[in-house]
Amino acid sequence: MPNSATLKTYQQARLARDPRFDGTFFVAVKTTGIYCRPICPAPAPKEQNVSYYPSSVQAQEAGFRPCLRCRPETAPLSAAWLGNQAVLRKAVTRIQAGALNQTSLQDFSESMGISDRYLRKLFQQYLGVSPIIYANHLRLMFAKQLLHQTQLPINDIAFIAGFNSVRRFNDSFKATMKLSPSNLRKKLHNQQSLQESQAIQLKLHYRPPYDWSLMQDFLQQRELSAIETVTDHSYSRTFSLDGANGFLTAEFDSSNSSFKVTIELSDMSKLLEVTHHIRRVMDLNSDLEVIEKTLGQDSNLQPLLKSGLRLPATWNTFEAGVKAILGQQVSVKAAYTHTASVIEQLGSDYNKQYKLFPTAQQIVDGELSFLKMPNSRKQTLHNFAQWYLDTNGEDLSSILDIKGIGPWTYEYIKLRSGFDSDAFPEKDLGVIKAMEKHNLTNTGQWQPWRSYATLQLWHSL
DNA sequence: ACGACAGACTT
DNA sequence: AAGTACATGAAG
Repeated sequence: MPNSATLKTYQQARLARDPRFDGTFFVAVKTTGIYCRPICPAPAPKEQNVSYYPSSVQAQEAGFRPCLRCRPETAPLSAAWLGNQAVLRKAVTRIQAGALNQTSLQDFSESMGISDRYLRKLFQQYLGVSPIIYANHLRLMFAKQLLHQTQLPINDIAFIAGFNSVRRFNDSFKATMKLSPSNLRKKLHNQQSLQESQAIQLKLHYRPPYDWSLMQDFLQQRELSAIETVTDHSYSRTFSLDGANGFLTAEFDSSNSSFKVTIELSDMSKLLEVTHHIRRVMDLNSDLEVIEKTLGQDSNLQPLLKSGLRLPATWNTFEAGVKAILGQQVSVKAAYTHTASVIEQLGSDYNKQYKLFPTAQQIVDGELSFLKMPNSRKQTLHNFAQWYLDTNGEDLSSILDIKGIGPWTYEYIKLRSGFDSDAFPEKDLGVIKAMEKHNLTNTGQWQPWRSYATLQLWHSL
């Protein structure tokens, strides 16, 4: 249960329907058995009938069902939900990507290098639910979102959401939602007219503030027209994931604190994982309120902070690595030229207009003579791609053993891949310049948000 | 670390 | 009348 200070914040937040708290806690109403997001448009229930839960799973586990108006399943994920423990964080991320959908808890734990008993214990201790319950909750929430926002057949939704039998899906769904999948769908008043394409459209919410113009600016400066397009209000790109290819468009919609995301995807079973990638690429999960508060405590940094500045991430670590290596020692402009030619020469076609970012295999096999850069750097690129093939990108710190990859590249990859909020390329030219210009010295106090501090520094120039 | 049990899961 | 889509009981 929240302490009294937190409780007070929660009370104020829900009465004000403050979107900055969306996803950080949930409001359960004892009299109706329903739980809501803090922003729910329904009349605010009396305080005496309300209890608070830090996550939707916990409200669910306490016997409440999700509200049909505010759609708790669309709330942004809370950072607290990743936990502090490194193992737990990794486990949660992998479960979000569907790691438990076809794998037993035993096998999964083994692949994490711990026992299933210990994993259960970690979950219970830090998150208050078991891994199975959590995985199931994710599946259900995603299924619910698909029922609401797409025209997909219910059977398909069961499998896309990660269930392995329709029977199980129906049962599990009804038990938590108190409504069968088709009944839920029938109940919808806002059933959109049939979409002509099979592309999926979803709304992905963030927690304000989100300064799209800063994000847009960053993306536009680095836009690679062969794989992506940046417009005033949207970002589109091709991607691939475990052999599936796709194309996404994310349109900024500040009135809903969300992005309208359109997804083309060759293998729909990857849809959930794709949405998590998009959340990371567009930095939809972070809690800027908290981050900006920490960074603002540095009185020298405080005046130059831009509120709502997000961390634009690459599709995956491999892409971040290629961009980092091609960006060594050169300007953003020159790095663009190198990356564009690598995509042009080695990437596969996605359609008539776009290509896919080259795979590690394509770079390993590729003849890199077209690149106008020192041979040693080409070799580094080759070795990096080989490392990625060998290790699948796990344990990033081992890339420091590759010749030509030093601390700058390592930190830059961490920063741009969007998995780490505390990357800090201290030898970066932009960072050094900004630190001198604004007389900044004590970087330690920016932890654990130095990735965001770096972005603020770059932007201050 | 162990065993009993509940309930998660598939057909 | 046959086919499609979904829900659910029973059993292991």
